[in-house]
Amino acid sequence: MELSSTTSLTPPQSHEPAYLENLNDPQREAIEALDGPVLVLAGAGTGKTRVLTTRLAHLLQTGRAYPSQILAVTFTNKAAQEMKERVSALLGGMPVEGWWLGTFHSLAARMLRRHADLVGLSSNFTILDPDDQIRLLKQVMEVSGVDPKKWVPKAMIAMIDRWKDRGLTPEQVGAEDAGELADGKLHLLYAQYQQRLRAINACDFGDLLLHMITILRNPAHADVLGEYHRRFRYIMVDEYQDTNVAQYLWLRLLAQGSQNICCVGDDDQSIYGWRGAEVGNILRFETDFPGAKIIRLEQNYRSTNTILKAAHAVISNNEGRLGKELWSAAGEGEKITVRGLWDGEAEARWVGEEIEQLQRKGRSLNQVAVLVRAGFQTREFEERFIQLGVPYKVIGGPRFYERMEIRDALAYFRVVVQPADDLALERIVNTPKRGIGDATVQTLYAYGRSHGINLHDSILDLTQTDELRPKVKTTLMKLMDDFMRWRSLLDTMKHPELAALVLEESGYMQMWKEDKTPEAPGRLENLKELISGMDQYESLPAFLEHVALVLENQDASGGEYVSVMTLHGAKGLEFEAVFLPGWEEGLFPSQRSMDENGLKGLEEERRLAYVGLTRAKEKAYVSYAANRRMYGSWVNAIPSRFVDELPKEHVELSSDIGLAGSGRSSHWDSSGLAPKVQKRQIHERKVLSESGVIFSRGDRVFHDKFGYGIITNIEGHKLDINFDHSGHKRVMDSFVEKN
DNA sequence: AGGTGGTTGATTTTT
DNA sequence: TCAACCACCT
Repeated sequence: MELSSTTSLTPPQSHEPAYLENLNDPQREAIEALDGPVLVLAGAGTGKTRVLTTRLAHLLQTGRAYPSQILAVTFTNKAAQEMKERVSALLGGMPVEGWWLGTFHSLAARMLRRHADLVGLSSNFTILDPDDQIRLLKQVMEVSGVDPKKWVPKAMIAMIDRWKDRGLTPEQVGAEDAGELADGKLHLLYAQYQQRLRAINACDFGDLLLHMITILRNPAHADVLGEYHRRFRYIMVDEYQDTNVAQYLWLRLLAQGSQNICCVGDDDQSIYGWRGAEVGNILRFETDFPGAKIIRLEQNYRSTNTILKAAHAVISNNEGRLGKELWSAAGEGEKITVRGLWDGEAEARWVGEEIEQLQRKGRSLNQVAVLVRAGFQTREFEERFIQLGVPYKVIGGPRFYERMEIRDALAYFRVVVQPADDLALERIVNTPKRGIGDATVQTLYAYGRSHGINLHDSILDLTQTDELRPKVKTTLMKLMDDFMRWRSLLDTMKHPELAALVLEESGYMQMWKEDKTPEAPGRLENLKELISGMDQYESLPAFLEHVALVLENQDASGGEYVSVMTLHGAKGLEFEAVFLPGWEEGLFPSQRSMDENGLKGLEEERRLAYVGLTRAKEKAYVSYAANRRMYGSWVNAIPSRFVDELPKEHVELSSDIGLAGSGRSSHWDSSGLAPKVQKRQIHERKVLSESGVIFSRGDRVFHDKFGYGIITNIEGHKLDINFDHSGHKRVMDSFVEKN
C-alpha cells in the first residue's frame, strides 16, 4: 500500500517533539495524561518542575488549549516565574502575556478585580500587608472595647487568617469558634474587621480567595462561574500538598467545568500546616475527584541512595501517607555523618571546620547549606563564620518592601491611587512631621465613625469647619490639595516621574536628606531603587499590585557563599553538602509544635526532617548539642528522636569524648549537668593573673602604654580591652592592673 | 518629638 | 539573653 492512499492529513510518522525525549515512564505518563483528574505524586528531586512545564507545553503544542484556556497555579512567584520561562523556552520563546499562570493570590486578585462589585468593593481595592492587617484589627478592637494588651492583635489576626484559610466568612463563624478569644468576641471582631476592610476598599491576602469563593459559589452569580468554566479547559496546580481549604474550594469550583485538573505534590513535604495548609487535600484527592489517575514519580535525580534511604526510614514513621519510595541511579554515596557535641558553640565550630575541609577539597561554597529549624539558630553560625572568614549569607531576612521607607513611599502612592485607604493615609499624614498629632487623628477618626465615612473624607469635611486648630487645618488642606493635584496627574504623567514628584513635593525625600542617622543614605538609595524599578510596570496601580503580591528579596549574589537558612526556606532547593544542626528533642522536633498539635505536629516536624535530608545531593551532616543556651539560660537536651530514626547502616557516628554512642537516653542525661559547671566557669571569662589578680569581663583596668579601658573578652591570659583613647587592643594580663 | 526604662515574650511565614 | 514595644517623661 502506498502511504498516501490512506486517509489522513497527519504527517507520516513524524517523530515526536523534542521536549518528550529523555523522560522516564511515569514522567511521560504524567505529561500525556491530559484528560480528567490527575494527581502526580512527585517525590523530592524527581523532576516535578520538568513534568509541569512539559505538560503545559504539550497542551499548547498539541492544540488542546490556547494559553488563555489554561489555569496554572503555583504558591510562590519564584515558581511561577520559573514556569513561565521554561514553558516559553520549550515553545521557542513564545510570549507569556495573558496566560493565567501565577500564584493562587495573584490569580485570585486578577479575578476579583473583575468582579469586585459583587462583594462590595471597587476594582481598585488595596491589598493590605500583614502589618496593616494588624493595625486595622487593633483599631477595631479599640472601638469594640476589647483590650489589645490582653489579646494580642497579632494572635487574633492569626486566628482570623486561619478562618479565612478554611474558607469561612464571618457568617460561618460563631461564638463557639471564638471560644475564649478576645473575651469570646473574636467572631464579632472578625465581622467588624471585614466591614472596615470594605469601608476602606481593601482586601487582605486571605480575602482574595475568600471573596472569589463567595462569588463563585453564589447561585445568583452562576454566570461568573459559568464564564470561568468555559474559559479554563485545563487546570494545573503545583505544590498541592500545601493548599489550604480556601484554595482547594476555589480549585474545585473552577474544575467542575472541565474536570481536567492535574495536581502535583508530595504529601511527605507538607510543612505549612501551621499556616492553614491541609495535607488532607492531597490525601483525599481520589475521593474529591472520582476516577482520578494517580501517578508516582519515584526516580530521584538529585541524591545518593544513602540519603534517600535514610530520609525514607525517617518519614516511614509517619502514618497516613500515600506512600512512595525514592530511588536513584547515583549509587550509594557517602554515609551521613552524625555528630554529638558539647554545646551550640562547639557545634558551630565543628560545622565551620567541616566546611573549611570541603572548601579545601575544592567544593564550591554555593553548594553548601546550613539548614536550621528556627531563625535564632543562625546567629551562632554567623559568629563562627565571621571569625573564620567563611563567606555566608543568611537567606530570608527582612524583605525590601518591609522596610520603613519603602512602606512610607508606598503609602503615599496608595493614597494617590485610592483615597479611601485610611491605613495608608494615617501612616503618612504626619510623616514627615507636619504637626498632626495623635489627638488630631483620633478626632478625625471619631468624626468619620459617627458619619460613616473614611479618613480622607473626614479631613475634607472638617477642614471646612473650625473644629480643628487653624494651623492643623491649613496643613491638612495643603496635604489634601497636594493629593488632589497628584491624583490629577495620574493619567498624564509617567508614573515613575509622578512617584518621584510625590516623594519630593511631600517633603518625604527632604526628611531623609536631613536625617543624620547612619541608615539615612541607605534609605534614600532604596527609595531611588524603588522608583527606578517602577518603569517595568504599566501604571502606578499595576505597580502597587505587584508590590503587594510579588516583590521579592532581590538576592544580590556575587561571589561564593554558604547558605544559612531555615528548613522551611530550603524547600525546593538543593545543595551538594547539607548541614542539619540542632537535632535535639524540644528544638527539633519543636516542643511547641508537639504541645500545640500533638501527633499531627510531630509528623509535620518529621516531614521537615525529610525535606532537610532530601536537599542534599551528596553528603548530609546531622548534629546535636548536649547543652544549648536558650533565652539566656542553659538547657540540656537529648538527641532528637529523628537521629534514632536514621538507619545505622547509613550513618557514621562520631562524637566528642564522653559523648559518643548511639543511644540517646543512657549516658547522655547523667553527663549533662556536672561538666556544665566547668564550662560555665570558662564562660564567666575570668582569669587569674600571675600576680594573683582576678580579671573579669567588664572590669576597668589600667595599662602603662594604652591608659584606661574596659575588658571586653578574655582568652586565657590574653585580654581584649576597649581603651578609652587607644581603641581595641589585645594585651597580656600581666601588663595591666585592675583599677 | 524624642528619649528611656521597664515589661514581655521568644518557631516555622510561599502570599 | 535580648530586642522590641510602649507608657511615660522631658
